This record gives sequence, C-alpha cells and structure tokens, in this order.
Amino acid sequence: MRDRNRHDNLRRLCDAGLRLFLAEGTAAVSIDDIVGAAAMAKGSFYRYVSDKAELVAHIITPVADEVVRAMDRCEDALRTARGESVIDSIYLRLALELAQIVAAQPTTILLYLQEVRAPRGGARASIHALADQLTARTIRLTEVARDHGLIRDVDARVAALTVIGAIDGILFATLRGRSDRGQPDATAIVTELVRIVLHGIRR
Amino acid sequence: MRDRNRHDNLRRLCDAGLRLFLAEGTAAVSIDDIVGAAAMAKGSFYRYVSDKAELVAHIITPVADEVVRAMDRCEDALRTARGESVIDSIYLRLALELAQIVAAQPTTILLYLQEVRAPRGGARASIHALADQLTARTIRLTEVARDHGLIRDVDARVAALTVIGAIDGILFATLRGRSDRGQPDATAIVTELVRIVLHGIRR
Amino acid sequence: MRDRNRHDNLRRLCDAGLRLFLAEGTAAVSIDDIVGAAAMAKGSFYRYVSDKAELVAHIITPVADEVVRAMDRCEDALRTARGESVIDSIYLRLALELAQIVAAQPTTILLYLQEVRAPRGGARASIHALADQLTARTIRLTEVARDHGLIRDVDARVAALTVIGAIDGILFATLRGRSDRGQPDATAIVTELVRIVLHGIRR
Amino acid sequence: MRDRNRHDNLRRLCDAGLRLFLAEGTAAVSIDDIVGAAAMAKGSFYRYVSDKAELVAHIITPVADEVVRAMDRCEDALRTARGESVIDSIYLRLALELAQIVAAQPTTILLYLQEVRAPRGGARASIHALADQLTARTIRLTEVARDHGLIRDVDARVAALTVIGAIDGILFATLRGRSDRGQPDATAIVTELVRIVLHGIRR
DNA sequence: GATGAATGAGCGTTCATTCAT
DNA sequence: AATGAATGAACGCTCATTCAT
Repeated sequence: MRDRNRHDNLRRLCDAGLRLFLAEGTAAVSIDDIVGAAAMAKGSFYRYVSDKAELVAHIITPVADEVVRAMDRCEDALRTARGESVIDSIYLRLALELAQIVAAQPTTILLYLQEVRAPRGGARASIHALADQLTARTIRLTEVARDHGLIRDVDARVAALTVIGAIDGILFATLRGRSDRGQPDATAIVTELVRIVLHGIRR
Repeated sequence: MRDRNRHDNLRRLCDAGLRLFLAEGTAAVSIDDIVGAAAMAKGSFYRYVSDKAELVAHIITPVADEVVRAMDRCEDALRTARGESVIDSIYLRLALELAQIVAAQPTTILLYLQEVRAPRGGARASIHALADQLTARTIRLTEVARDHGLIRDVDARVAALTVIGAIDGILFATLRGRSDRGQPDATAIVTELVRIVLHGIRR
Repeated sequence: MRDRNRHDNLRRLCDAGLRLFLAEGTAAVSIDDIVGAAAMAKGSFYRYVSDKAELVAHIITPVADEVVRAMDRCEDALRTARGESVIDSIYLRLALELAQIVAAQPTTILLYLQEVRAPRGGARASIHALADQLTARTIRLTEVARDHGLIRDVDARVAALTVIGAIDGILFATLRGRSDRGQPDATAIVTELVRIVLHGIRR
Repeated sequence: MRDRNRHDNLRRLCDAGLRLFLAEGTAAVSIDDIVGAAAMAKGSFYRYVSDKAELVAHIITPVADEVVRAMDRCEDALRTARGESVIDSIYLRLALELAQIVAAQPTTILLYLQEVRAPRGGARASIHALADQLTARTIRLTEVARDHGLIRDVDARVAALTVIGAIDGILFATLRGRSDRGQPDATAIVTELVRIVLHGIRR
C-alpha cells in the first residue's frame, strides 16, 4: 500500500516532468512547475528524487536500458553469425526491436533527442550517458559489420556517427512532427529508418 | 567613428556569446558570463542588445539570411529550369553554396544545430525562425522537384522533413566531432552531405 | 511495561540528541538527524517531546536539579554555620558535590557549557534557566560569605559572576580538551577548580 | 566615491550583522534579517560578501589581527628579555594592549566569546581560527615563561588552556553583564584580568 | 503506539534588469 | 557613452510539524 503510493507518486512526477520537459526543455522547467503539474507539495519532490537530474534519469533510464540491451543482443548475435543472409536478419531484428521501443515510448525518445544536443551539464547526465552508450555500441557494431565484409571499408567511427546522426535526425523530425498533431505511427517510422540505413551504408 | 566603436563592441559581445553558448548552451549562460568574457560592463550589454535573445539573433541572422537567399535562388532557378541535367546542377549548386556557408561559419551553424531542437521559448526565437524558413523552403523545393518528376512521388512534407533531419543529424555529428578536436573540414562535409542526399532521395 | 518502553525510547532520543548536540551544536541538529541516530521514526519524536527545546530540557534538567540542590544545601548550611573552619569545610563540600556531578555527567555539563553563551532563544530555554539559577545562587552564596566576613568586601554580584566565569571557562577547557581525547578525570578537575576558587577569592 | 559607498555599505552590513549576531547568535540570523536591518536589498548582500561566514570574518579579522600582533610582540620581547622585573613589565604590557583592544571593540570581542564554544562549522570559521591562534600563542608564551623560571613548572599546555579558560570566562561574564545594561568599563576589566592572571599562575 | 508520507514556509543564492554617476 | 551598484523576484533545497494508516 505504502509502496503502491510511492510508486504512483513517482510516476506522477515522471509524467508531469516529461510533459513539461518536452514543452519547455529541462533547463526551463522549475521544480515548482513540476510539483504544480503533479499536484504535489514542493517538499514531496525531494522525497522521491534528489534533484531534477535524477527525475530525468528516472524517465530515461528504463528506455535506455532496453535500447542498450537490444544493441548488446545484436552484437552477440553478429559475433557468432555466418552467412550474409543471417547477418542481414540480425540487423533487421535490431531495427525492429528499436522500432518497438520507439513505438512504445515515443515521448521519452523524443525527450532524449531533444536534449542530447545540449552541452553536458544541467540535468542531462542520464541523457548523455545514453548517448555515450549508443555511440560506443554503434561503433562496435560497425566494426563487426566491416570485419564481416558487410559494409564498405570505412572508418568505423565516422560511419557510426554518420548513421547515428541520420537516424537521430530523421527520428526527431518524425516524432516531433507527429507529436505536433497526434500519435506517432511506429510502422511508418521503422520503414523509413530501415530504408535509410540500408541504402546509406550497404555496399 | 562612433559607429565603428559600436560595431566593434557588438562584435565582441557576439564572439563571447557564441563561444559560451557553444560550451554551455544558451540557457545556462548568464549576462554576467557574457559581459565578463567580453571584458565589458554589464550595463553596456543593454546598450547593444535588449536581451539574450537579441544577441543570439545578432549571431544567427546574418548566416540565416545567407542560407535563405541561397535556397531562394535555387527555387527561382528550378522554376524556370528545363532538362534533367540542368536541374541536377541547380541542386548541386545549392549544396555547394550551403557548404561554403557551413565552412565559413561552422560555429554559428553548430550553435543553430545545437539549439534548434530545444522547444520554442528562451533565447531561441531567431533559431526557430531559421528552422521555420528552412522547413518551408525545403518543402517548396521538394514540391518543385516532385512536380518536375525528379524525385519519387512522395508526400513533399514528409520527404522534406526527412532530408532536413538527415542532413541536420550528420552535419551536427560532423561539426561537433570536429569542434571537439580542431577545425572542421568543409570539403569532407560537403562530400558526405551530397552523397547522403542524392542516395536517399533520388529514384 | 508501557512506561518502561516509553522511558527507554525517551532515553534513546536523549542519548542520540546529546551526542549530536555536542558534535554540531543544538542549532545545527535537525529532528531528522536525531531520530535517525536513535533509529526511530520521525513521528515518534513528537510522541515523547514537543520540540527540540524539550529534548534539551530532558537532558539538562536532571543534572540542573542536582546542581541546584547542592547549592541550596550549601546555602542552608552556611546560614547556620559558626566558625571559619566549619565554613571552609562547607565550601569544600559544595566543591566536592559539584565535582561528583561533573564526573558523573561530563557530557551533559559540556553541553551546558557549550550552549550557555549563545543568546536566549532557540532550543536553549532549559540551559539558560540553569544559568539563571546558578547566577542567582552564586550571588546569594557570595553575599552570605561576605556577611560572614569570609571574603573581601566586594560587590557580591561582580564577585559571583567572576567566579562563575572563571570556573565555567576552566571547566569547559578541561572537559572539551578531555572529550577530544578520552574520558575526563574527575579528580584532576576538582583539584584544579578548588585551587582556582580558593586562590582567587579568599583574602 | 564608489569606493566610499562600497566601504559604507560593507560597514552597514557588518554593524547590522554584529548587532543581530549578538542578539540571536550567528546560526539564528538569516541573510534576510541582516539586509533588513541594514536597509538593503537581499541581492546586495552578495555584492559585498560571499556568505554569512565571510561577513563574520569581516567583523572578526581586524580585531583578531590586532590581538595576534600584540601576542607576537610580547613573545618577541620575552625571548630577548633578561631580569624578572623586565619580564613582569612585558606581561603587563600585553595585558594593557589586550585591554585596549577589548575596550575599543567590546562587542566584537563579545561575539567571539559568545560563539567560540559552538562546534566548528556554520559561519564560525574565522572565530575558530582566532581561537586556534590564541591557543597556540598562549602555549608558546607559557613555555617561554616557564623556561625563564617565571611560573611554576607545569605542563605548558594545561596551564595555557587554564589561563585562557579563566580569562575568557571572566571577560565574557563582564562584557555580557555590561552589555546588558550599558557600556563596559575598560579599566575595571583590565584590573580584574591582571589580578586573576598574576594570582593564579605566578609562583 | 508507531510509522513515515505529506506539507509549505523559509532559507541561501542567482540573475535579468534598471539607473545614478 | 560607459559603468557597475542596486534591486527583488525566482530558484533549488531543507525542515519542523501534522496526520492517515
């Protein structure tokens, strides 16, 4: 009962925070704004999180963990894979898993995309932590793919950043566009992304 | 002489502001920080600009105007163009002109890319104004191209946002990456961008 | 049984409070700190005492009562005493009784000495109450002594405050010094105090 | 003119702070209280000092420096002195110099005495710094005196702390007593102190 | 009786903005 | 024209106190 309440209140803070962060940016939202939107006293905020950065982390981390796990599974699968068609399906699977995450949590992903370009600092530690994980894992994935002869023999780091940049840009444009007028459509997004990635990188 | 002085001081504010905005984000930089870095009294700030948003505008607008003019020239040329090879060269010319702007003002472009995803509000009016202009003109360019049968018959708005998203993402990754370790290389960036755009959109 | 529990809990609060008050001062210790150190819920604090001042009173008052009773006994004895050697032994007896209290409750006495100089207010009501009692009784003792011709014919108030000041200062230096490195030694303290008082005041 | 103003305002803050600190203790006085008493905006406080501790330091340090210098002069004089009467006059001179400081700045000295017993921490850094200096120098003075055979052959540290404790206690009782009903009388205080010190320590 | 969640006033501190010099 | 002192609203955060469970 107590735990239930605690969980509910933390959820209300996260929901209110996410909504406000998307509308005004993490830097412009005050603790007062958040507790006001969550219909809660100011002091209660600090019962659930130690500061705004931790609230952002509560919003980001679950999704971040899912994303990182999907990429790790992809990397593991690639390391033992043989045959081009198998490898293709491994990448496709990653794309589908990521698309499901995006479809399930579009607003959290949008928050990430919205804030990740801001310089480190402020309440964005968890956002840049995810960015760092994504960068490192994408570089490793690209190295594995190149070592399998799947993609052009390019600098893995440059190719990885380019891919991330493109996906990130298109995803943001899509999600922000949708969020401006309704719910995002996961299928459309995934189609777009897979097309871009495969067209841009494959030899 | 008076004007000369005024111009120099405004320039110093812009330079200091740009440097700080890139390092910490527009939201996190105080007027005190700016006048401190510009070695100027706080009161003088308000003699040159009315607030932080106007300083950002002073930094962004010249570059924004150049970008918009280049796109307008491209649109004008396209409207009267006949023959596929001519049209190809018109697009290439746009790409080159934009690349020159990026190469000439990489930090200003980086500031734009860094801040454009943050929600409207704060000191970002001029940044979102440029974003709006870019979106509107890219959509029009896409419509013209589609009407000429140059690109696949897609929703012009979706295609435009996708292209902007991809360019924007790659450009940011490139510029931020370069700015982390030295000066950006315009030629490399142009090559990358042209390749992406042509691969992703042409039929 | 109920009372036993109540008494134990109050004791735990007093012990935790005394330890924290000595380490950080009554003003700097929060109710949270106290219940945390006493391993008790915050709400329980208010079941046992109404606020921090009352907790301080629970710590101070028992010792204060002992001190006051010893002084009262001394005063009573003096009022009926005849002969210088008798009177000498009455003073000596007071000194010994006080020394026993100090030796039995050095930390409580140290808390008193540490806080008594802070202005009235805060959680110090009981501490200043003891100070007031000490002052009043010392003045009366001095008056009695002067009336018996035992000490120089000085302003009793000035002499009393001087004696209190000196004892208080030396006692604090001794107790704080000892508490810095171990348990205080009652005998040494008594010796010191008696020497000072008798040297400083007697004719 | 600007400097004049700055000096005046800092002075107003120190005066208001000292008055409030004496009335309520440094811990209980808020910045709001201080700027209210100094008839100044809250933000101005931070133009003159960085926090409450620095304001206390501004009040204490000038007096602390005078005290320390007087003790250093005494120590220097003692190290080269020959003959008991010379040495006596050196101590007397120290007592007079200290008495002049007390007479000139009784409220600052009272603040020191009032706060020095509170545990380290809060805004008391400068107060404990002075306490440390006094302790160290008193121990050295006592060692010199003992080495000259001027005082009983005791543990210099114990003797020093005892002397400080006694002076400190009497001085506080005197100053607080006076400040309760009027201006302190420097001559009376000095007489009392010299008598105590010489009676208590000399062989 | 015991708990700890909830509250909101109050704290120290920062900052954009104004204005006398 | 240039300065930087002055302002006070607003921020992040703490805390004594209350009260439903």
